[in-house]
Amino acid sequence: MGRKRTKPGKIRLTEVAELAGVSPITASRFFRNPEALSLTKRVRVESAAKELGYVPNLAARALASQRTEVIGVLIPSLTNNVFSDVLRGIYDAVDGSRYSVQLANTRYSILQEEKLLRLFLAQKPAGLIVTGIDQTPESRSIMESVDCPIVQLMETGPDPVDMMIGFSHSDACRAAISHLFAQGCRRIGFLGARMDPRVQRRFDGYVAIMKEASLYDPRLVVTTPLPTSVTLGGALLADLLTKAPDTDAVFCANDDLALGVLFECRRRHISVPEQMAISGFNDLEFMASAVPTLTSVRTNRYEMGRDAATMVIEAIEGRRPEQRVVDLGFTVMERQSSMRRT
Amino acid sequence: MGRKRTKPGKIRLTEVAELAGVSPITASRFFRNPEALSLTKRVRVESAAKELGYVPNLAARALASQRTEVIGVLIPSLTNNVFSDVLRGIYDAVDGSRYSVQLANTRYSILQEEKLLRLFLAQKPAGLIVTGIDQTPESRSIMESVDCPIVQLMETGPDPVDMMIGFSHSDACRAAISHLFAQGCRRIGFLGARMDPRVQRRFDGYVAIMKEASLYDPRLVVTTPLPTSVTLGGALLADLLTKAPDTDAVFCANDDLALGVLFECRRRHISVPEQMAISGFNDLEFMASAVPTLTSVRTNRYEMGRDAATMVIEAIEGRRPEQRVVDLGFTVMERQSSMRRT
DNA sequence: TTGTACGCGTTATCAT
DNA sequence: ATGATAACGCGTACAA
Repeated sequence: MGRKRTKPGKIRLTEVAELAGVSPITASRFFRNPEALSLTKRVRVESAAKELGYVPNLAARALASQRTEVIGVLIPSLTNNVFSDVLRGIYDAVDGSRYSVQLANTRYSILQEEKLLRLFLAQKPAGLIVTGIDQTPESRSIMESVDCPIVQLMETGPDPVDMMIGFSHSDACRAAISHLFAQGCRRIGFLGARMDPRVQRRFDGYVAIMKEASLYDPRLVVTTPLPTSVTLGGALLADLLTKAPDTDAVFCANDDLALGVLFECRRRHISVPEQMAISGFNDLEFMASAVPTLTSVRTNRYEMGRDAATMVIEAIEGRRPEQRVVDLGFTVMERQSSMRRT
Repeated sequence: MGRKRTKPGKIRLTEVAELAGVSPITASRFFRNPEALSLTKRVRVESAAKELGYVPNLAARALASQRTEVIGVLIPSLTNNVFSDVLRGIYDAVDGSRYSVQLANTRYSILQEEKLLRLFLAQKPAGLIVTGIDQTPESRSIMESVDCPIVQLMETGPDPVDMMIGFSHSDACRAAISHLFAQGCRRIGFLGARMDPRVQRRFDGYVAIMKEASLYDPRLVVTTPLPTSVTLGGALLADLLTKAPDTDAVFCANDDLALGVLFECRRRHISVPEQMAISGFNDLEFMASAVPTLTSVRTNRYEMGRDAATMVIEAIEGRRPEQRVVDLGFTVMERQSSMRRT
């Protein structure tokens, strides 16, 4: 036999409907589409709900409707400042809406990403935001076979699964190197940590432009799979100077490294920018405040997150953005650390 | 009339049970408590599930069981490095378990926190992690009347709602000031941003110890409700030096400010630590890498998050920790920026 | 605009 | 150890 589970204190849609003197489905409609009710009933349901302190049961809603109001977000890291800005953008856009965020951390593993993707999709999210464009083939086909809006975040590229928002990391790096060229730098080192796909593409940009200028030299490159840190920046510079003592500038694939390089230069009494020009990447807040101020490439992280979430929400609600691929660009912030001629 | 909704491709518990030749409830038990099945059935259900690629429907599970496997986390900020470390700890602890995290951002507002709390609890989370001990009275009574485990995070204090993990911000600040005293500093400034409850308690510690030493002077205090940043650190130091030009040390309520102070000192050709000793708070990674290296108070942020999540999970599963209140302590990391006598 | 009838996929209860 | 039955709270489909 079954059971009796109904606790007396429970406030369900039924209770609200009863107090309002309408049928449960009318009360249900009130919460999803108030416009569909006559003014009288709308008011009655509203006050009944408030009086009883009704809160909808999301599980029941999800089960009955076969969908949720959850936007799944897959990011590679929680620690990286870059992603905290992106996340802030996402939450800012989502918080004002009816949707909520379900966050998962892939830890820079596309296999983990694939696993999480399956998990997410099994719960029928309303939308999905994933990082980057380097999913596994399986992930791709999963994503393609799914009917919710998906935004790929952080970079632009060919073949969007659905929508895409970001910028060209390769071009952004090239722009920074161009700036260093313009300052008279020739022996420009590349320092990279973690070497995730986006850092890799910055590196590709570096290699391309250096080769075009016939200035490429593998000794100028120092990279590591280790996660980035300020301390690591110093260590990488030390390596670089061992391999190529005549280096006259460094492009750091992110700002932590750049700050570490600045400190290491101080330690070694290398003057910045005279003996060593420095450019970072991302333009974290401290870059403009350092002494000397540090050149970097500003990326629109907050906007990326915010707009990604907005695009997903719009698409969920049937208003697909006219542009499937949005390039938010970048700006080379030229500061003292790279200004040799003024 | 009703409807026919059952899509042919759907893999539900029923399909798994059918293939395994057992009843749905037996299959259900397999996923929740495999031990309860006979070996034969266990194997049959397992392979059936794998063969069909079964993924449980969490909405149905939540609806039927009247509970979820979600741990709600309320934090004041996504941007602050402090919280990204805490979050990393939480996710690390939760990811290996059956539970998942539902994150919400209170934006340093206890009213927002109260609102989110209501929202969360309506969905019957398995556990809850909240930041700090300064909830509204309403929040407190909501939390007290709830039957899931709750951990208050980031600081210790009297009257835990349930469990608590953190450290004494007041003592931590006092320890830093003591260290500065020991270095011969007397005119020690306090720089604070945001002034959330934890920064406020650091300030309380500062005031107390300065008064005990008869060294307290309101001109030495510069605070602002603005969010912290490196740039702000420089600005606050400028203010401080206007009010109290004879300042010989600054305690910065967080490390961003300390870095900004360091840069501002360089700009003004104030030598650190000779003319100005500096201490930060939190011991972010860059502190040990700066030139000079920057003194700070190390706090165990990752561990706080990880242990909070672990405590919640243990409590959910009936193994309540013997200690309801865990003090993770702190360490004053004495570095060059404050070492006047060596 | 409102209501009727039923099903969403799972687990609790009770019985064997 | 296993199963039959009902219930969880809501939304869809259709009818009026």
